[in-house]
Amino acid sequence: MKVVVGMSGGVDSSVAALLLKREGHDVVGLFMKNWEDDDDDEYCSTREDLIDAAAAADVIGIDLEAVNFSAEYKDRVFAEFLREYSAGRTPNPDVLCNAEIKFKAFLDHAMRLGAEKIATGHYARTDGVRLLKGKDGGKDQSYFLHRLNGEQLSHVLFPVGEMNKADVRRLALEAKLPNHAKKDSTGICFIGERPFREFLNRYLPKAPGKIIDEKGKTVGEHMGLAFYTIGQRKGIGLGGPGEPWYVAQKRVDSNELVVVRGHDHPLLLKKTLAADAASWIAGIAPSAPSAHSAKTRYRQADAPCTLTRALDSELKVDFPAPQWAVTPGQSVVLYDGEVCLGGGIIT
RNA sequence: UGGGGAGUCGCCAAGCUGGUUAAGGCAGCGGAUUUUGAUUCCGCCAUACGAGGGUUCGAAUCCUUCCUCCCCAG
Repeated sequence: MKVVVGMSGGVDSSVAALLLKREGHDVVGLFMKNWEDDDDDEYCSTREDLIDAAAAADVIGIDLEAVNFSAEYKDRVFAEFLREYSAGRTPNPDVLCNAEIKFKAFLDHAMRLGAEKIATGHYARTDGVRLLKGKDGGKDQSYFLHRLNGEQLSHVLFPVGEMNKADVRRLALEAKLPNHAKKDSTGICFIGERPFREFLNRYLPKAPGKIIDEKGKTVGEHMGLAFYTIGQRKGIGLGGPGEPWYVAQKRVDSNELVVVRGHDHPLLLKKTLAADAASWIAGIAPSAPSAHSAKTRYRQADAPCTLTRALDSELKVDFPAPQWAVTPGQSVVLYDGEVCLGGGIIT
């Protein structure tokens, strides 16, 4: 079967391609360049990633092509990213990127190339209908994929989803893939890791305002609500005696940042949340109320919860144990054991 | 002006019955973890203790003068 593998230049996607090739499939690698930047360093790293992907493809014995979805990325992901930050929320661009680019623009493109399936290096599993967590619990990336649906999943393969990261690297080493020891990439997908505030400030203006404590007392000045997120400790610039300060609320109307002292301050703990833009992998919302588990952010341990309201567009969740720094804009993702049900954007 | 108290890293704050490497927390900086942003973790961060004298083998710790701040008197 013809499979188009999205290759980033990293080990995971390279091993994914390797596994598919070994299974005898007709494999083609596709490198995506989705971010145009004036930044020289970034230009170089994208260039290096392409070189790494090409080198891996060469060893595997497959062709590698490149595509550029920069326009789509900018329109469907980055514009929304900026809108959300401007509105005082903290978006997760990679969740959108998967739904709009990797498993839409890229998927469509691969289909036009005659592929039966596409594959990526995500640590997740699918039976073509459901989305399951990756076998390596420490690397599971189903959180980022929760906005996919059955139709998309029916065209997707996650070859490394059955493996542990250590085994992926070992396999890469045995296969002599040149990137077997390449460091895992971090930062916004396709944009990369960079000084975040500086990056954001290239697109959003500073908008200084008051930093206040929970009693309303002014304790400092912030540079603009968009440059902070709930639960943030570093970069607030508030010292003094006592416990560290954490961002607890962003009041967009008054342009005030509310901070509290101490990691376990009540204002940082929530036992309930609401979310909109719900997306269900099965296409329909689970019946509610119902018991599940949920993550409020990536790599967080699953927390038992009750889905108290589940519609096509919105959902509400109650947690028996308070959740720390539940952040508007981030995704709440629901699970039944290994099965990812979908989720929504926290409001 | 008289009486009392205090001046240690940007902010708090140990140490102040003299011994030496000047605790710790907050902030800050660097790194690890991490396909978001955070969190978390690790490391770094005062040759210097308001200033000048003095006592002593040795002082942030004792004495003294000055400066500054606070409180109480006026």
